[in-house]
Amino acid sequence: MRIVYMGTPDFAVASLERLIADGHNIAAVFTQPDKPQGRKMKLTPPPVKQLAMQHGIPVYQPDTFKNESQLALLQELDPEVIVVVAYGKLLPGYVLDLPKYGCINVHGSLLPKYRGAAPVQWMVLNGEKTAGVTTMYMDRGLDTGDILLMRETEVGENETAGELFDRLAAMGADLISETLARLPEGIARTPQDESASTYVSVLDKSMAVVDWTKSAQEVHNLIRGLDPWPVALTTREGGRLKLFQSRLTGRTAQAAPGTVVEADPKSGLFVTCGDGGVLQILEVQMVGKKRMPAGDYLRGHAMQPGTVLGN
RNA sequence: CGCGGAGUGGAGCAGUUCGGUAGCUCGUCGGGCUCAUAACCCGAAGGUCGUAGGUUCAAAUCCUGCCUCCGCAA
Repeated sequence: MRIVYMGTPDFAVASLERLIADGHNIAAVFTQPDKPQGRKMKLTPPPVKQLAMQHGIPVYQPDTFKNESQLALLQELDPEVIVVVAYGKLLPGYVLDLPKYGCINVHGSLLPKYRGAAPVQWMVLNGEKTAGVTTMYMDRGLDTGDILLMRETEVGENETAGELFDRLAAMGADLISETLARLPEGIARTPQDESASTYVSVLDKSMAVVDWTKSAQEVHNLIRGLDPWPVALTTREGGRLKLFQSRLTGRTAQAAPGTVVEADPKSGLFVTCGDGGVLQILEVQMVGKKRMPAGDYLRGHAMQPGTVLGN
């Protein structure tokens, strides 16, 4: 099939790879403009652009689709379908109406839940047991189009947003592959149940600070939901400490929220949460240091039980 | 030239201000004790202190270049 692909971040890479492998004719790739990134503010091309260039696919990075500025170009590319995966911009009507098979989007949630920018992270933050991906026809709204296919997966108890992200990206690739294969014969379109819809926002660094008065489960969800970005943050005697990889212990302690009940290089680092539940922290990172196992950290930075984090 | 931290035996750190041949908590190996142990006791191995050069009688420590890693900011 003759396809124009629109996508930007890592999540969109797997699907593009799959479509290329499936032998589709990728007429062009649209992606966000290069942005300064990293310590040196180097101009970095989005992941999808890098993949497209490796395969010699023409790449376009328009600042906007408003005013039908890209209409002539798209008409010339003449796609049968436009596949959109985390492109990062809303598409105007003239784009949606152009292809014969319409614009099909891969979304990282089970719609109509978790419409919006960061569905995967929010599913983890909210402690969802089930996640999934959806393909749908795009319409004028934000993730409101009719559903084509959907696939579910269980979320691991300790799975991080990053891990789920990778799995869902792969599932999304499978799903868009199947969707396109069945498109010519026709797929029933299921309207979304508006009353059940929810929206989520992009993640914000301000939500990274751990509130130890929350339950152990909630803190655990925060730590894994914010991994790999922006990463849960707490403080120890004024020093910032990033937290990775926590585990629910089932233990309880009578101590103020944030109190360390045990800190030993061998047994590990255990912190009391608001509901009295004790959460084990497996990995930490200090400012300017690499992330390291809690045991390694405690070897060089001994911590007494009773120390309160987050003060 | 965006701001800043760091590179020391296998791991995490101290020592650098006031230069004088390396230390802590662990790990590893050997031995002992114990019903047993991530416990305890005894002993051992293991480091050109990121790299190149400079100053000096003497540099992990002072000076300069380079490499690598990381935090903030985007």
